[in-house]
Parts: sequence; C-alpha cells; structure tokens
Amino acid sequence: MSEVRRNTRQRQVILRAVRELGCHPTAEQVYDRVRSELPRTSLSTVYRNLGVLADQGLLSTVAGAGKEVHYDHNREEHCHIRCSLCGRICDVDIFPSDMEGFPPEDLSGFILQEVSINLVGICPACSGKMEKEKTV
Amino acid sequence: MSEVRRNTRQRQVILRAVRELGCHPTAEQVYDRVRSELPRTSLSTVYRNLGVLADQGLLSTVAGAGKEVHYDHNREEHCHIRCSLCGRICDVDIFPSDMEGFPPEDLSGFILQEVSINLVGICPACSGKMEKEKTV
DNA sequence: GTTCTTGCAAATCGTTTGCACAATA
DNA sequence: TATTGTGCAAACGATTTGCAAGAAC
Repeated sequence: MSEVRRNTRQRQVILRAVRELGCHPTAEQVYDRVRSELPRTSLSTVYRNLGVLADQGLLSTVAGAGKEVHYDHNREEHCHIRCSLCGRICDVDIFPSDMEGFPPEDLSGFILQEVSINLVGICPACSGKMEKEKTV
Repeated sequence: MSEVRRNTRQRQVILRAVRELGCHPTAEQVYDRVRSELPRTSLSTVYRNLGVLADQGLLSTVAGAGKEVHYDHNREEHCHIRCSLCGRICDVDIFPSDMEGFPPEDLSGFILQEVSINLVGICPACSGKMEKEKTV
C-alpha cells in the first residue's frame, strides 16, 4: 500500500487543472487541460491522481446521472444543478444543515454520513439555444 | 421509430420483477429474477425493457454514486439513502416540496426540472457486520 | 537505493447495438 | 402481414490494472 505520497509534477498540474477549469470537469476534460502543459501525461495518470486527490480530501467527486464522474475542488458545503441537455454542472447555494427538519429522524436504521442534493434543469446556454431553434 | 408497444411476456415479467424485488434492483438483479421464471431471457432484453418501462413512466432510475443504474417502481415523491459499503438503496420519506425555502431562487439561470435528494450512510446490515468484526 | 509513480497497452464492467429470427397485434 | 421485440454476439465508453521504466525522497 502506498503510504507516503510524492509530490509529482503531474499531481500538481492535475490539481491545478481541476481548480482552474472550475466548473466540475470530467477526467477527460482534466486530461486535455493537463496535456496542454505536460503533453506526455497519460489518461491513467489523470485517473489515478484524481483518485489520490479525492482520498486526500483535496477534491470531491460529483455523483451525477451522467456516466462520467465529475470532480469538484470546492471544499465548502454546497449543492449542484446539472443541465439535462448538455450535462454541465453548476454550484447552487443550498445548505442542507440550515434546512428545517432535515435530515429526517427516520432513516430506516442507517447511520447518516453525507447529504447530497442534486437539482436537474436546463442551463441558460441550452434554453437560449432552444429559443433560437423555435424562431427558425 | 417504435410507436405501438407490445405487451410481451418478457416485459410483464420484468416489470413484476422490479416490483417484487422492491429495494431498487440493478439490471443484473432483475435479470437473475426474471430468468428464474423465463430462463431464456437475455440481459439485453432486460436492459431494453427497463428503458421502455422508464420511458412509459412505470419505472424511474435512481441516480447513484455507484456505477450501476438502479430501478425504482415507487411512483410517489420520495428520496433515497444509499449504503456506502454495500450499495443498497432504501426509500426515505423526505418531501422536497414541503421544505421551507426550497428550491432556492438563485439557480444561476437554470430552469428547474427535478430535485433529487440523496443521502449516503451505513445500512443496518453493514453496521452490524462491523460491530461483529470489532469483537473478533 | 528504495519505493512511489508514470506511460502504455490490455483488461474490465456496465450498457448498447446490429442483425436474423420469432412473436404480437 | 406489418412491425415490434427477442436472443445472441460483438461493440462501446468510462475506468482500472499489470508491468517495466522513470522520478521523488
């Protein structure tokens, strides 16, 4: 088992890529970004490091309905809204801990670890596109 | 394009399987169940029909952090809690429409379509297992 | 120098698809 | 009989893994 983590160039660039890309990139998007700086980087290195960084708590993964995993560098409590057309994910300021009567008492005996609130909708770009198509 | 849906034996059995299995089965679990009644059924038939039934609104899919899709026959408003150890999913009675100040105003310009609240925790079976292991 | 990490290619897993045959309306 | 649906096998896309060579400590 890996105990001591090494501070490799790739790992640094990958973390920076997620931060700079901002809007919850997929591994593939991180890969593209990283390769513009370190062209020999492999996709498996990206996946491995995203995993390591998530283990270290520097990133989190966004559970989505899409098949790709998205990565999030925002360490504050927040929720997400995903576009049902293009898959884009944005932050939403909802704070479950502020909500009255939440979480509920009856959890069928589960020990609660985590709350994730995910909204689905249509993003401004896609609804704009739909408007335009109607006119044509 | 398929317009008229036929009421095949397989489709009936698949829908019944999801209902009887109850706790949000995966396609694979539905497949096993269906094959105990119709042994020649193929996995692709199961996938295709789960898709058709979801289109018809007779089932819904549960977006999870796991890689498999789970299917739900419960048509009422409700939320889910997933076990982070075994992946089991249970219903929770949370009604987003009852929650105060929810959904929030500011959705970054998104048109809201759907709200999904997903809790993560440890199910009774898994926490029991952990207790037992400590004692050993 | 030891051990972690990389890059590459091959493997894996859940799901989807093409196609000829079978079943439904 | 006109389609829709099936079973099988092969294809797919996202992710993981085995391994020999390279880099960090």
